[in-house]
Order: sequence, then C-alpha cells, then structure tokens
Amino acid sequence: MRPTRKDAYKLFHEGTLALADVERNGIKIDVPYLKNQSEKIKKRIQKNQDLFIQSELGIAWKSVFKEKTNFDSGFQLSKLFQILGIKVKNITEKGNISVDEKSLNELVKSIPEIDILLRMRKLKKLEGTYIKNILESCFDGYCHPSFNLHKVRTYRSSCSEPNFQNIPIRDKEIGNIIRRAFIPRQGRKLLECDYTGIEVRIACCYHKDPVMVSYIKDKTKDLHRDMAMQCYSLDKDQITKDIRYCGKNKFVFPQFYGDYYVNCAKNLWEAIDEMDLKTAQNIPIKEHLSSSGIKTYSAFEKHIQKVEKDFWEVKFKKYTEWKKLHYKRYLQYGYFDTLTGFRCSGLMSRNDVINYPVQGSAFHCLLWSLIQVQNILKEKNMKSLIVGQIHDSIILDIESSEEEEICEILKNIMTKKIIEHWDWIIVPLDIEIEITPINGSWNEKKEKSK
DNA sequence: CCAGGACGCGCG
DNA sequence: AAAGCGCGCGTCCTGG
Repeated sequence: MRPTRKDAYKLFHEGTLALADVERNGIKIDVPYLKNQSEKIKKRIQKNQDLFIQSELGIAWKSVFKEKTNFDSGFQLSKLFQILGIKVKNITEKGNISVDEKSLNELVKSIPEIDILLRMRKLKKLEGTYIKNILESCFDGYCHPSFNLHKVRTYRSSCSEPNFQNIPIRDKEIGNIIRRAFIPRQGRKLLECDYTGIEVRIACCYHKDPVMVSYIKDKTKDLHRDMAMQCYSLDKDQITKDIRYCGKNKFVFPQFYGDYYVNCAKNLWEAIDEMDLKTAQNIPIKEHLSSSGIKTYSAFEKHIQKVEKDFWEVKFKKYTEWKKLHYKRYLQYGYFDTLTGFRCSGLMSRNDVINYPVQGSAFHCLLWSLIQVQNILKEKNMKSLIVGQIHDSIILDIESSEEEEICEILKNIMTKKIIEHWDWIIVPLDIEIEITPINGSWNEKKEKSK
C-alpha cells in the first residue's frame, strides 16, 4: 500500500477498523433453509446428469473417454468437439476451443442436449461456490466474510471466505435461491444503500468534461439513451428499455473502460437477434437499420466507428484530453496519484492507467461513508449494524424503529458530508436505498419510496 | 502428491 | 499503437 498523504493513510487505518467491526457483526444466515436447498440442488444436478448421459452427446462422450468421462471437464468437451468435427467460433486466450456459456449457446440449436449441460453447470456453480461455501463458513448462524484493503491494485477492497461481493443477482432464479439465505436478525430488516453511477461521477472529478458533468447534473438528460439512439440510428420515441440497456452495456460502459468500436459493433449487432430488439413501434431493428442505409454488418461496424469517433472527439473532447495528458504523465514519471492520495506505480497498460484512479477513488467514497456511518451508529448507541459492503454499497441489519433515522444518516453522510469533506468532488452524488420487510430475506429487498 | 496454469463464472 | 477495469473461487489438468 502506498498512501502519499496523511489523509490517505488515515482513510485506510480507520477503514480497517470499521471493516473489522463489520466482520465481527456478521450477517445472519438461514441455515436450515440453506441445508434444505443444498439437498434439493444436488438432486436436480443428479437428474440433469442422468438425462445427459442418455443423450446423443453424452453417449459419444462416454465412448471416447470411457471410464475417465467427466462432464465437468471443459478439456474433454473441447477434445470431443474436435473429434466430432463440431465447429466452435470462439477460442480462448491460449488459442484453445472455447466451451464457455456463450460458445455453447450457439450450438444449442443443432445439439439440444447442450442445454442440459449448461443447466448442470449453473446448478453446480450455485451449490459448489455459494451454498456449500456459505454453510462451511457459517458460525452459530452468522457468516463473517473478510474485507481486505491490502490486496487490490486499484486500492479497492476485496472479500473472501466467503466472498460476499459476488453473490448472484443477474440470473433471477439462481439469485433468489441464494439470496433467500441472507436474513436480518430476529424482528429486523436488511437495508442496502448504493451510490448510483459512482464511477462515472468520480471520473468527472478527474477529467472535468463539461458535457459529461451536465449529463449528471441535468436529470432530464440520459447518456445511455442518447448513445442507444446513435448506435441504432433511432429517434427518441423509438427507444425501448432493452435498446437503452444495450446502449449502456454494449457501448457506453465498454467505451469508458477502453474498449473499441470493433468489439462494440459486434456486441451491439449480436444483441439485436439475441434480445430480439424492436423499436417502440415494433419494427425489428435490422429492418430499421436497413431502411436507414445500414444493410450489412460491415456497414454497421463502419457506422459504430463513426459513433465512437464522435463520442470521443466531439462529444467528450475534454474527457479525451484528460486521458491523453494523464497517460502522458504516467509515461513520464512512472506513476500517478489518485485524488484520494494513493500512488499507483509499476507497469500498466494505457487502459489500466485511465481506469485505476477512477475505480479506486469511487470505492474510497464508499469507504469514507462507511466509516462515518459506523462511528455515528456507535456514538448514538444504535442497535442497527453494518454487516457488509460491495464496492459501491453498504448493507445494514437494522432495527425497524431506527429505519427513518438510518436513512437520514445515510443520505446526510453519502450525499452531503462527503462533498464538504473532499473539495475535489465537483458533481453531486446520489444514493438509492432498498429495504426488506421485517424478517424478510435479501432477495425481497425493494426500493424505498422517497 | 502438490503447486500453479488455464478456464469458466459470479459480482461491482 | 492498442484494442474493457477490478476481484475470488471452483474444477480440471500438467509438470516437477
């Protein structure tokens, strides 16, 4: 760890103490539920395996690998594909046949039993990585993950034994099963408080791009929607939730992290069929693109290249200037300092240099807030407890009667006090609060009405 | 037999 | 010229 200033040292010193409290508090686990689920999931895995063995692919697998057959082995599967002459588009970094979910999904049409294999993988991940691990690390019904501040290059935190920061949520079915196991103490609620779009906002504090700042300050503006419009050549009234999602996750964020138009174009294009994208007026996107003169993939790629050029050279000119200057300074000095006072040095790629300071400082906003909230809870002798942290969110186990006071404290610290504390924060910060019912589990969290 | 590489996959 | 950032953890597999 290389703090360059006293306040940076202080942040991590106090952060360590506060996180030690969080670790000691622990999060309550519904152990009987989890044990029951473990059995159920194991049975489902077995059922799928029985089904797969009898499938054409399963039989071929057995005839090739005999007693060594192992349906968990990606190595065997890629060998099998080679032998059977099954073509797979994607390859791994080391040049081997890729058998990840995306590659396999492309084969489902011609080999339907692949679906069973994918199902098995999902359930095994759930049981092996989550259910089993949480049960094993549970002590007296409480799980006490370790929150580390000394292990990440960007000065973010990490979490282990178990890793509380990667509990499934994107896959609804899997997410519900596992999050149902995280519960509040008797008669209480779980509360999760997120910083909304913290990395984009903290990036503004570095590049100070006026266009980006106005996107954040002006609530009628919407960058993800605007970029979705440009990428798919649409008007405002043609945008749907799915189309905006693609603008956000297949153009804007990848671009911020340093991706380039070839990948973006590919992902935006593939999403059209995968998600069956249609305009709000129900016109299929490819049809729409075609009538706007973009008839082939190659034309689409050229179009996205132009969108990218406009994005960085026209729209966010000042952002681009910062990236250039910041990287140049790194090349000159061999290091750079974050706004929060930490030094990053050593060999880094251009993308690393641009991303590290933002990722680190964004987390430091969360850490600083967590420390303040923890101190207030102690000073006021409150019963609510902080039980976890996930990069841009704090999770509390709250006494119901303290709910309103807790929300006030969170809002005050995370959106007001922090701006007073760090004068380099030049954009407003905002939070979102989600709460479970009394005795409700983590999968029942709902946004608190304001 | 163990350590570590490779891969896959979960989250922000 | 390069070509998306950060983690932890499970399994399989190879090489010492």
